[in-house]
Amino acid sequence: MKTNNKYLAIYQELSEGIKQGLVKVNETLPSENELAVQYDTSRETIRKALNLLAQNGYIQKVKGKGSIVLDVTKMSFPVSGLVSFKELSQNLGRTSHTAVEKFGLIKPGNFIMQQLNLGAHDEVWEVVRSRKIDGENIILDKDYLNRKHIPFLTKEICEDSIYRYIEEELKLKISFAKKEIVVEECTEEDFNYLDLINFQHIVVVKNHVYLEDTSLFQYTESRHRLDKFRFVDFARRGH
Amino acid sequence: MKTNNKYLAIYQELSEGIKQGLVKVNETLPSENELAVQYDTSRETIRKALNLLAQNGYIQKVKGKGSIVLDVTKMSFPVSGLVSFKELSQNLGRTSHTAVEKFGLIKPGNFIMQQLNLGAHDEVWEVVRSRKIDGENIILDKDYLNRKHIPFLTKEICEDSIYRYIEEELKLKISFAKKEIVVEECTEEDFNYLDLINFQHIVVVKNHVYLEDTSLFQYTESRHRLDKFRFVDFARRGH
DNA sequence: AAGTGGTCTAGACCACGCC
DNA sequence: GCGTGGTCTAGACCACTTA
Repeated sequence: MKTNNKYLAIYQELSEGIKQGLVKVNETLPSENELAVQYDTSRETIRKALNLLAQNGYIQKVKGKGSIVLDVTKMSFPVSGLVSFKELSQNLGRTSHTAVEKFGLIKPGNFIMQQLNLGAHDEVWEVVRSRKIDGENIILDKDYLNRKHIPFLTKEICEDSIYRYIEEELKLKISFAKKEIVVEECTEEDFNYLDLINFQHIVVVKNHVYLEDTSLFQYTESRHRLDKFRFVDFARRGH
Repeated sequence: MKTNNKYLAIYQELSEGIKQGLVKVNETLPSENELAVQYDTSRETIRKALNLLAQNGYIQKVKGKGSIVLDVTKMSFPVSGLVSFKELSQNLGRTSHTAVEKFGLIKPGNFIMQQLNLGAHDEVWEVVRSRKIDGENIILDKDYLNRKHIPFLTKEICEDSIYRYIEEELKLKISFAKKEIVVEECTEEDFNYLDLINFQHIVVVKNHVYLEDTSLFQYTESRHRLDKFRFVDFARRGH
């Protein structure tokens, strides 16, 4: 990670300190003026860093008092934000394994054409992967990627991490996603590839993923066994 | 809404314009310098407003190009962020009704004591409400509020909106929440108060809600019938 | 009264897209 | 080269908490 950004560097240093418990929960950080001196920068730059901390649940800023450190230990991050399975499983440190169940270039059906705003002659990569955690197949990821943006793809890449390939090799910038979580009835496919025990329903996380230039390049369904699904989030009220 | 804030006023004006389609999707907003002149303010203030728009999925900023307007029409907001049922149902314009099934001051059991970090002599308000939408009881909200922060409460307030009472009458500022979404097996209580048809599982949204001074004052479980649950979110990648 | 965070300003330089 | 957004600065005034 190369950053020429002072405020990002400060954010990372402070957030690391909080995660590692160097600052005690419910105590305040040094004041903005003190931090500006410590980091040899202006107050506005410090404030950018602190605002990032506040957005991500590390601190609560209180006028007249200071920036109070929040308890961040409870916040494991299973599905929140926009991270790939590989990043997730690394964070959690679980034994996990990915199997590519389907891989190929297809003419999309109506549903996928609609999800990706495709024309009649567009092609998409279809990738279906099952995720095994602690010995059980629990997650089925179905990815559809517009060939316009991803001209080349291999099974090997899918076994590793598609996002890593897209960002590091293709140098495309993944920017944002619209996420939807719903519960659906299990399909044949779910039964085939997952260890479903007796569950009749499955949690589906649907993602429309966009690049930096706002073009839609991927539609994903991440299908999770009911009992293993967990989503955590930090939410601020208002604006 | 009284705001002495220029940047908030600008944010609201621009977001209204986008929601109402006054600016076309995929076109750019006026440049930051132009907006600074239009609103008779500095560029940094404009940038604060635009950053809010970007965070909330209204625009995508692209260096060298401008601020591209995103398609915001698909984003209905069922459970996202931190909003009360009353605010939600008003937004969605559905016919809905709230019934208070349980109401009282209790000595909390172990589970609630843990969730709210309570001592042996603390008391909490327990409120259980069912939510009827389009003729079916679909959501069961179980609220536990620390009496330290909410000394007085009535059944009538719960039939209207607890949050409205807390914010407008008590003038407390609800600041942030840690949210968790999981699926659990239905309980007796779920069967009693909800129209569950044949479902054996239920989606549970657990919230720990904090005030501005970082004190935890409420634990809530919002229990949704599987087929009626939907959560949408807008997520940006990285930092 | 002193210290805190919240807002706002007017300017500067940079990296990037486009013509 | 010009216009765009991204970062940074040094200063100002305000609202709020605490002593």
